[in-house]
Amino acid sequence: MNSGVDSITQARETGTLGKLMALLDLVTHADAPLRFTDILSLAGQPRGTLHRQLSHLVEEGLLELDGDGRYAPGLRLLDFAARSWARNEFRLIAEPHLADLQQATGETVHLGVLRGSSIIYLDKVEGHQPVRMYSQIGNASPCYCTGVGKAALSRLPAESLANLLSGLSFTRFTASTHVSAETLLTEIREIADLGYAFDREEHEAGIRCVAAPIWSEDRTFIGGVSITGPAYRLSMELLSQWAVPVQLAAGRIMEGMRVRLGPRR
Amino acid sequence: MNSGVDSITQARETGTLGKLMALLDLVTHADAPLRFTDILSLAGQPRGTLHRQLSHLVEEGLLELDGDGRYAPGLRLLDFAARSWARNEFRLIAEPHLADLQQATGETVHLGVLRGSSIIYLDKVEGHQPVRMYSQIGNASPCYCTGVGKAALSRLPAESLANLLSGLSFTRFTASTHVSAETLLTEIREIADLGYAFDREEHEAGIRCVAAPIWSEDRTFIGGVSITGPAYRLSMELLSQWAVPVQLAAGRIMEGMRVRLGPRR
DNA sequence: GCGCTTGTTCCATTATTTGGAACTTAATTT
DNA sequence: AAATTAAGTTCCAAATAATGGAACAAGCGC
Repeated sequence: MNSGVDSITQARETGTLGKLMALLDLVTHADAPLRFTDILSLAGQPRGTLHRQLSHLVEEGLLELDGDGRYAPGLRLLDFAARSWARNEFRLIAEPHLADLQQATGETVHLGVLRGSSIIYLDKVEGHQPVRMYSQIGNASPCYCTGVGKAALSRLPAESLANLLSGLSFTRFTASTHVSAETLLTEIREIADLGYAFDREEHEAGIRCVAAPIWSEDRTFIGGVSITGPAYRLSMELLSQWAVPVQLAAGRIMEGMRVRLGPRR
Repeated sequence: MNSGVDSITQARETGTLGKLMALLDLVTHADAPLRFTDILSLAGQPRGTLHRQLSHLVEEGLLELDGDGRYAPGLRLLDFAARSWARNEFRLIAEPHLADLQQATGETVHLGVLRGSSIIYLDKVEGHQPVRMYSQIGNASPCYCTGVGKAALSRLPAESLANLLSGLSFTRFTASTHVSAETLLTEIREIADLGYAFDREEHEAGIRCVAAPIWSEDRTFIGGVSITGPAYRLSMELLSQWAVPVQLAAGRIMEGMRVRLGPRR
C-alpha cells in the first residue's frame, strides 16, 4: 500500500533535528506500529541512542507508544498540520477555482505542489458525499506517474529537471507507469509544449486525469490542478476537452497568486 | 481567532528536540507568517541560535521561508499528519459508529481525544456538503468548554483531574464559558453520574452539543463522541433525547477497542 | 529454573548547540 | 547620494546535549 514515495535520504545538514526527523519518517512511513526492535534494525543505531531518541519523540507527542510497546505516529502531528493547511496561501487562493472546476465537470479536482520529487496534495474537491479528505490531502505521491506531477515537471528549469530525473527511482504501479527517465523526459517535453498533462492510468489502474501546471515566475514554486476520475467515465476524448478548463483554472490561480504575493516573482 | 489553547509550556526533558518543537509551535500557532525579528522577540533567544534553529526547521520542511523573509508552517507537516490520521486505530474503530450516529440524528458528529488539557478532534462527519475536514480535524480545543472535553474529564481519575484542573487557565469564549475550576468541577461530577455532557454554547455562541465519554479501563486513553449543531435547531430538550444514542455509540466504540486492543487494558 | 530475546539505564567520550559579537546587506532618513 | 538604522547572517570558544558501549532489568518459551 505504500506509494513508493522517495522517503528518507537524510544526509541533511540539520544536526540532531535531521536525525530525529529521519526516525520519525521511518516510523510514520511504516504500514503498522513498530516495536522497538523493528526500529532498531531499520534505523541501524545503537540501542541506547535509539531509545533516547524515541523517548524524546514520544514525550513531544510526535510518536505514541502503546501498551504493547509499539510506536505509532502521534497526534501532535495533526495539530501542526491543521495549522499548516488552514493557513496555506496557495490553497486559500486556489480554493474557489477548484470548486468552480468541480462544478463545471462534476468530477474530482485536486490541487498539488511539487516538493522534492513528490507531489503533495493540498486540496481535493469532490462533488458528492462527505469527503474523507485526509485520505488524500497531505499525501505525497511520486511526480513521475501523476498528472499534477508531470505537469509540474514540465515547468521546471532544464537544469533542475535533469537533476531531479537523475535522482529518481521508478516504481511500476501499473502497466503504463513510466519506468525510465528517457520516456518520461520525452513526455514532459510534449507537456511543456501543450501546457497540460494526462495521467493514463499510470499510478492506479482505472484512474485517469488531466492536469495543468501552476508556477511562480522564478520557478521556486511549482504545482498543479487536475481533474480525476474513473477511466470508464472519462474517455481520453473527454479528458482532452477538459484540458482547456483545467488550464483556465490554473491560469486564474496563478493570477490570484500574482495579485496576492506581488508581481515581482 | 486563536482558540486560546494552552500551548507552549515547554520545560520538557527533551533536549534539543523540545526547544525546536516549542519554536515550531510558536510559528505554527501564529495567525500569519512571522518575520525573523518577530520570532526573535517572541522566542527570546539569541539571534545566532534562533537563526540556526529556523534554518534547520526550514531545511527539514517543517517550516517554509517565503521570498519576503517570512516563516510559515511547512508542508512536510501535512505528510506526517496524513499518515498519523490514516493509521489512527481509535479513529478507524470509531468511523462506522460515527456515521451511524450522523445518520440517526442528521447533525454533525465529532470524535475527539484528550491530550494534556486539550481535546484534539480526530474525525468529523457531516450530513451534507463537501466537508472541509482540516478545518476541524486536528484542531486542538480547550477541554473545559467543549462537550467532548467535559465528558472526557469526567472519566479521569480524581488525582489526574485535580492536577489538570490546577494547571488550567481559563479563557472566556462566551457568556456561559466556565472560568473557574470550582464550577467546572461541580459540573464534571454531575457528568460523571449522568454519563453524558452538554456544551451549552460555552465555546461558541449559538453552538450546542451532547457528548459521551470513551475510555480505556486503565484510563490512559480518554476521549469522546459528540453531536453538535446550531442552538436554534437543537433545543436542550432535543439534545437530552440524544444523550442515549450518543452514549450507545460511545459504548460500541469502546467495545470495538476492547476487541481490537485486547481486554486487559 | 535456564537461556534467550527485548527493553532500559548509566556514564565517559564525542559532537552539537549555544550566545555574544562582528559582519553583511537592505531599507529608511536626511 | 550619503548617513543612519534596522534586518539578517556568519563565526567561534565555552557550555550543553547526544552518542554508543556495556551493564542491568524484565519477559517469554521451554
